[in-house]
Amino acid sequence: MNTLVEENYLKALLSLSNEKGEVNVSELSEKLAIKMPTVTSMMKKLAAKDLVHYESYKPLRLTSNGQKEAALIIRKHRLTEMFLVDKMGFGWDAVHEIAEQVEHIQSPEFFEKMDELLGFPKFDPHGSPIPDKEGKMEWKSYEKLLDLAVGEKVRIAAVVNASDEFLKFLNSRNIYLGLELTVLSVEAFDRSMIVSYSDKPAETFSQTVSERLLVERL
Amino acid sequence: MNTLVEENYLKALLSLSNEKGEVNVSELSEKLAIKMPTVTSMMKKLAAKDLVHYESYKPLRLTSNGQKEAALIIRKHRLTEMFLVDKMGFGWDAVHEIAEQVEHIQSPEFFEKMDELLGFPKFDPHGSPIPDKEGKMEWKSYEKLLDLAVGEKVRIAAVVNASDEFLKFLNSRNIYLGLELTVLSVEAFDRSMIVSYSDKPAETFSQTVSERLLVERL
DNA sequence: GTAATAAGTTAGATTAGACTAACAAATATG
DNA sequence: CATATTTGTTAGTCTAATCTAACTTATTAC
Repeated sequence: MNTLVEENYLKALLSLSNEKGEVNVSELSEKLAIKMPTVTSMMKKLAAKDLVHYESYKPLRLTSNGQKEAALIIRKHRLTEMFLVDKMGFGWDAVHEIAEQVEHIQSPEFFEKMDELLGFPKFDPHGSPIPDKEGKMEWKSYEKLLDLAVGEKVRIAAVVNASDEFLKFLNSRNIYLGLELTVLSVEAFDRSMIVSYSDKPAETFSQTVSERLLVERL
Repeated sequence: MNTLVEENYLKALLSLSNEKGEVNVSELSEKLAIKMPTVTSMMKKLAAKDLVHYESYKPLRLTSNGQKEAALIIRKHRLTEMFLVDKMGFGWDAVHEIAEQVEHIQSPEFFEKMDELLGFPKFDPHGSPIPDKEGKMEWKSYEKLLDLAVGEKVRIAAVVNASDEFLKFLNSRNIYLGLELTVLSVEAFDRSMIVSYSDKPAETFSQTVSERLLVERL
């Protein structure tokens, strides 16, 4: 069994390797806000438990074992977020902090029950995939809104890098998962984009926004 | 803010003082399965935080501060149990372990929401009172089934000392909160009791059982 | 009311997880 | 390619929470 602290390292490691393949000690240190020497020593500990491959001065990699453990924590996190939004009425910008804590609860039944009550969802409220009980997750590859051309009609499927500020921003503009929108024009200069959705005839999205919205073409 | 470990000491201290007024280091040590020297040093730490009154060789007492903190943890525990039973479909014998973990979650909103979804209950699934946000709890004084006379009709309101085994026993006999029963006879010798309830014309309860069932007269 | 027992404390060790300071390896730069 | 910078490691310290061993105070028994 892993400690709460170990679980946080595993989870951070998985999310960094999903983002960018190779993970350095410094990146992990940055992400967790824990100094590098502490990270190094934890990596040795996790290597001894066969959860990460660790060699001095080499990038960090999860073992298949570690990958599974990490995915199962993410499963608990995302099921919790889903439950909080769907069954308890929280806003999708309010659930992350709570899920960070709930994800460490040791009780398979608790999460099984959530899963069941939610109807075995495949994606969480931010559009991220929920790993199954074996730690496997479906990676539907959505496109960034940024990469689409004028005239396309799309549906928002997920958000990348869902920070609190970003979610609040989306909320304030009435943008939610499943929303359909049309690309009206793209400004070549700064890649800003004018789109229409709902009753809004024309809204401008900066590149910062459009590269973090993942969409499905309609 | 208190650590998870400190919270467990406070909670144990409150439940022991509710059971028996004065609490000794040895009792607390026993309850938490933590050796006495460790308990002593934690008491000093909690005394420094004004959560317990501590004097060498004297019984332990929570300060009003400590009492409130402890009651708020118990509030979270009992709301969680209630939520697990009522909203998630767990059996009342299955929820304690999960609630032990959930009670440490730091998020007032999470428990407010539970409270609201449950309709602001005053008692948990074992019949124990749920403290309010100020840490005050209603102590309805129920009678033990053991103390009732032949012919009385009562409703089960709460259970004392709800161990896993006891709850499983109750479950297996189809005994639940709110169940109405009639005392048919009492055996003076060993205080065992014959009662009828539901479709069962006559069941025998040992003293061990009847002293742990709290009832309301009808 | 003294001796035996139980309860409580003190002292010192241990482990997990964090830190800083100092050094070493790898990478980038002129 | 030699040096400067960045990245990573080693060594040693700290705190929280635990333990055991040894000692002290309180309680019980005769």
